[in-house]
Amino acid sequence: MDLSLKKKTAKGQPSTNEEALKLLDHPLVDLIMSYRTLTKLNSTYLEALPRQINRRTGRLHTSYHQAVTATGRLSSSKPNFQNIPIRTEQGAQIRSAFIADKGNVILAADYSQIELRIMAHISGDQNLIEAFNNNEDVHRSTASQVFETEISMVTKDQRRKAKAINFGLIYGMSAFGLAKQIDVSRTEAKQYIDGYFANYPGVLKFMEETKEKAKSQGYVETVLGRRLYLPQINSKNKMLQQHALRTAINAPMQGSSADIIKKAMLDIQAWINKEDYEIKMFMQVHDELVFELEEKMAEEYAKNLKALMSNALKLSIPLEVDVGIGSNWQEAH
DNA sequence: CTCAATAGCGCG
DNA sequence: AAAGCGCGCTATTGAG
Repeated sequence: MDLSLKKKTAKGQPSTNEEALKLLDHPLVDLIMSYRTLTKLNSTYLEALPRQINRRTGRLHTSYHQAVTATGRLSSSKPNFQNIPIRTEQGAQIRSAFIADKGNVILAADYSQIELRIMAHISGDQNLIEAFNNNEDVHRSTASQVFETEISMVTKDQRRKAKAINFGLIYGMSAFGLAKQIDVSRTEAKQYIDGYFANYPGVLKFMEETKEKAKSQGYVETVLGRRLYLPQINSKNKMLQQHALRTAINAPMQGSSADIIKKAMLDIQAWINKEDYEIKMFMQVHDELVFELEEKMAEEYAKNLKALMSNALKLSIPLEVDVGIGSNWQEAH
């Protein structure tokens, strides 16, 4: 058995992160991974959160920060409400501990695929715009194009790969990164990316123009004009420059998404104030807003909230919003 | 004891 | 040589 760690950390130490462990063939690997998952959930949430309950209100209260992130997102701390678990079974149980008062419910409303929709809007790519105008499953739609398959014939694996391509594009990922992500050869990954750009030429144009613009003017901007300056964009250090180029691709999408949800929050609070409604907007998780309100008003308010979020900003494609209602945050999803 | 750096991992 | 964006929290280690 080869137990040598095959990856290095940024500082050159042998890495033991999940990716490095998965390269090993040893029965302890699964045990270590599940140990880490469980201890992470226990120390960061189960032990830490109850200690931070406010004596007066009996509730947890986070702090949101408006001037921390590079892209214009909010950040959240003490405790961070933007990284409450959800992806694993045990994580979802932790989320279900966020409950509404008696007679109230939790309403969670999140934008669907907002960053890809923004990419469609900014790039003007006809193919991508059409997919969103028809409210298609965008990963399935991408798979159908890249793999030249009828929509109805797209397999689970093709959709999984297309989803990785779509996310990768938002982050400025290379063929190397995509290959690692979906476990195919670099050549194959390159073919997928080429196939993508052949079908979505507007997206390719957007990527190229964004990088050129970032180099010539030294910043990129969101749909509402928020700028991110990229001082490393013309650095002779290629590593720094490459990072700046990926940031240049990502920031308009992540930042525009932040613009939109902030506008929605202002519109929603104005609506609540004007109507004097008993409804509290108490969490924001980047593309999601969470409310507590009287159970009997939930269905009615859901329609208004959905409309206010969808119409926060007019883009060339519709903004879809999914709303869920439940007695706790987990159920509201 | 505090502080800072590092590694790892929770979320969008 | 690296290779995927943006955050905040916990545990560990080493220094003072």
